[in-house]
Amino acid sequence: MGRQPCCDKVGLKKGPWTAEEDKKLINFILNNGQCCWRAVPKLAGLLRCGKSCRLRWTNYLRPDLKRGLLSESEEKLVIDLHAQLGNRWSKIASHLPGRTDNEIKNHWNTHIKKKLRKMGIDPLTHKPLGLSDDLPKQQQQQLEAAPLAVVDEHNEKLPPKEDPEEEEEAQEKQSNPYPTTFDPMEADEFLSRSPGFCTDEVPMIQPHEIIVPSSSSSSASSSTSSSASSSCSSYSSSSASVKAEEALFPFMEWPESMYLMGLDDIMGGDLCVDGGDGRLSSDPFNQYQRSAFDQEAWKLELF
DNA sequence: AATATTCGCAACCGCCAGAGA
DNA sequence: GTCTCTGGCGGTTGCGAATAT
Repeated sequence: MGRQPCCDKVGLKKGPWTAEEDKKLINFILNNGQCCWRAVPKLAGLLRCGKSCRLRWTNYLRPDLKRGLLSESEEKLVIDLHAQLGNRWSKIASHLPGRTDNEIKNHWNTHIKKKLRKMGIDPLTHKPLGLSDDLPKQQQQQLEAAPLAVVDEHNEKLPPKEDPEEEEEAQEKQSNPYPTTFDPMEADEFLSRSPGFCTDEVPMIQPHEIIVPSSSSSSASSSTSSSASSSCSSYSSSSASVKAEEALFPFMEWPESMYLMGLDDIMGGDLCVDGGDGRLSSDPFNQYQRSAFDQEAWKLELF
């Protein structure tokens, strides 16, 4: 007896998602949260299988996704993690907030592999290319004994820590360089540790973009209360914007009464205002999202 | 300008592990 | 312990865009 397919594939749509489908999926998940992907397409009115919906959401629609190329520091982190973990893309992705395993996998296959090969490094083993064929055995052993060192943001070898706790902390920093709470000193330190940190990646918020959820707004407030207690994880409508902000600005603590928007920009992963980075306006996905999320549920208030 | 080739990435596929009946 | 179902993972494919000829 074979396994049943994840869904009845007859009559299901395949291939690229349309803006309309995305809209349906986003609306459904923001209102109901993530649960039982098998049921999602039916309930959301989509002719897709649940798996396809899940992938579309996790790889493309999730509010906390960063978009655009990986920064140099992210790339470095991927290389280091790949050396430790191999092709365990989801594990690697878990160390890079806002990046998906698929994105990292693609980036690895299209960019990093080539880069490493150019540098004479085997992307599979992270050791110098031609190690097994060309070098005398003794040299091979020497090289094997000293695999590529983990380097910090300044390309300097990290000295071994004497204190195990300190080492653990250092490892934690290495694997998750983003501080989780806001501390001005720590934020400064974080930025100074990140010479590759590009201001293009910093979402720009203008004062007029700060909006407050309307207390009288029916859809926002009602769905807030109904889904907040749901066991369904993450981006229930209640907390979609907050979660997105937390993900994008992990070192900030947001006042409960205030939410930064707009959601359309968060959803696109670009908070740069007015499409100032060029990508917002050129991305058809963002264009339709602008209208899709033109905030019936949110009352705009000047701050 | 037209055609061929290469590249990048979204989406699909098949397999696996864990949970629950 | 076995079976079924679901979610998740990693590998692969296919298509559109970009670039080369």
